[in-house]
Amino acid sequence: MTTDGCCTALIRKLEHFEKLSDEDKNLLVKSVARTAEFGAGSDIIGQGDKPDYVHLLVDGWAGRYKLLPDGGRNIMAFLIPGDLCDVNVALLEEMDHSIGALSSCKVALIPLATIRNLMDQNRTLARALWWGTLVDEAVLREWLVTVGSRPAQQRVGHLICEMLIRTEAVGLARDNSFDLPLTQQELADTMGMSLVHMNRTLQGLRSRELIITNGHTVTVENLRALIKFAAFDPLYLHQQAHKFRSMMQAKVA
Amino acid sequence: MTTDGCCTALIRKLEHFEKLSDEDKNLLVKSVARTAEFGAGSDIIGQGDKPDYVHLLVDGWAGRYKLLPDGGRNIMAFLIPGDLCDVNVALLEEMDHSIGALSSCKVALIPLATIRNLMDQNRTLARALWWGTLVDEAVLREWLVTVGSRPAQQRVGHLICEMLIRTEAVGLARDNSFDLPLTQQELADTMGMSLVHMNRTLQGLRSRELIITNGHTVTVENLRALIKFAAFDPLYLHQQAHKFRSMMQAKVA
DNA sequence: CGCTTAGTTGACTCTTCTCAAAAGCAGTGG
DNA sequence: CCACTGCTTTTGAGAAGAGTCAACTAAGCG
Repeated sequence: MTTDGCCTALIRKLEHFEKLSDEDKNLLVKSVARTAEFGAGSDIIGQGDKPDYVHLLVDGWAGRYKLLPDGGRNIMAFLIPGDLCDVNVALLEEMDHSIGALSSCKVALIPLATIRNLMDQNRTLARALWWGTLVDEAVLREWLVTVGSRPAQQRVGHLICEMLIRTEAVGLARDNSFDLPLTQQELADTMGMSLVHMNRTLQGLRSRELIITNGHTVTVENLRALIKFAAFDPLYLHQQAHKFRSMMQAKVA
Repeated sequence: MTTDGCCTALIRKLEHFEKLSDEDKNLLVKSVARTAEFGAGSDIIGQGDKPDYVHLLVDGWAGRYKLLPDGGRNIMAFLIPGDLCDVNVALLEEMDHSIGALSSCKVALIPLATIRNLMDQNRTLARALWWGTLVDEAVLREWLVTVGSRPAQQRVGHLICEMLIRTEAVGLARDNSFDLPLTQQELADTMGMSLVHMNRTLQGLRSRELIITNGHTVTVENLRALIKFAAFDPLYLHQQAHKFRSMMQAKVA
């Protein structure tokens, strides 16, 4: 069937928090009713929607965003495979923002009733899923600090550190290298800066030899240098980042 | 006993989401083990702490913050009476940020075990408390947009709209007027701008006659004008803002 | 090969920061 | 009652960061 493998990334992510039994995993896998595809640029969920399904991103990148009165848009979060788009609609009546596909995306649909049952009846899964939303919130806080208080190059450097760890946590990074399927305009909308300034900021990071870009692949040859430059502390990613803790220790020493 | 009335603001806030039975309310009230006082500037919870209690703010203002490598600090959220400081420690092992008293504060302490029992055994309260954290997350997203994409005066105007509604929702505002017990430095740390610029931004809002300040009391005589100026949409505050929805409708018409 | 989208560059403007100092406003002790 | 101290608010002026506009290049695609 077509829903096979939909949950591998999610399970992989959740197991950074706590071990799931085979039964737990099966419950997750079986909760997927069907999958859907979204082209780059299309909306997966729109502001004001009251979806009947919880959307689990299986493939591609998506973003939470709001449109601004002046016509611009602000991207508030990146969603990568394994991320749930809208567990919050289980409680909040209405989406207060939109979720758009940044690349072409494959999404697994879990009926709202199923997710509610799951969370009522399986303590472990309920805890794991809430853990996921709390981590999302921690990421949001860090982004707020980043956008509010870091200079442009460190801001972008910080983002790249984060996305390297997050892609790594779901098996999408290799050799300090990952696919970043975004335009510079989208990056600019994310970091709250203009396209031109984002372009020059990236050039700055390249000329400092902190990142290498090749098409939409980003490579960080010297992660330690980038971490230091961006003052990156992976604590806020909680258990997702344990592989990097040791590196941080070493750095301080 | 001294814990009387600790939960009035919290209950008032939660009832914007759903009606609580007398039994629910009693459970909440009885969950408070004791209260504590914190002087302005002191830490209620520090980064890295693993508190045994969930802290409920009863009186005063507090803020979530992180210290920056350059010595500055960034405030990521305001907490007012009725707000829970750290439901997240019920799941996350460790605080990834600190919570500091911005004015002198009174805090109710709820043992972690009690809150966990409550949430396991009382569906209504569990839903209501999670609703609270989801609203916190929505506020965080809006702040990210504000800091990233709005010009300074609109940024501060937006914040004042929000805090007027939030204080109103727990009975701390009267006649479009509320107490904002913060220094300009703290506001600057919140909005990601310098003290000097915050000072001039406030002067701008005053000269546009959008706000009136008297000591630490802020009055918004023409709320509709401020809402329009700051492009404020209370949707993200969810049910807390229903009193203001009608005004918005009127404005658009 | 022309069309469209994404990335790059230069020149100029405006916002915001920094440094530095003055002014207002408690509380404290003489 | 007044000088003194510490903290907050306010001003001024120059420097740096970031935005805008407009053009040009590069890359993918029918």
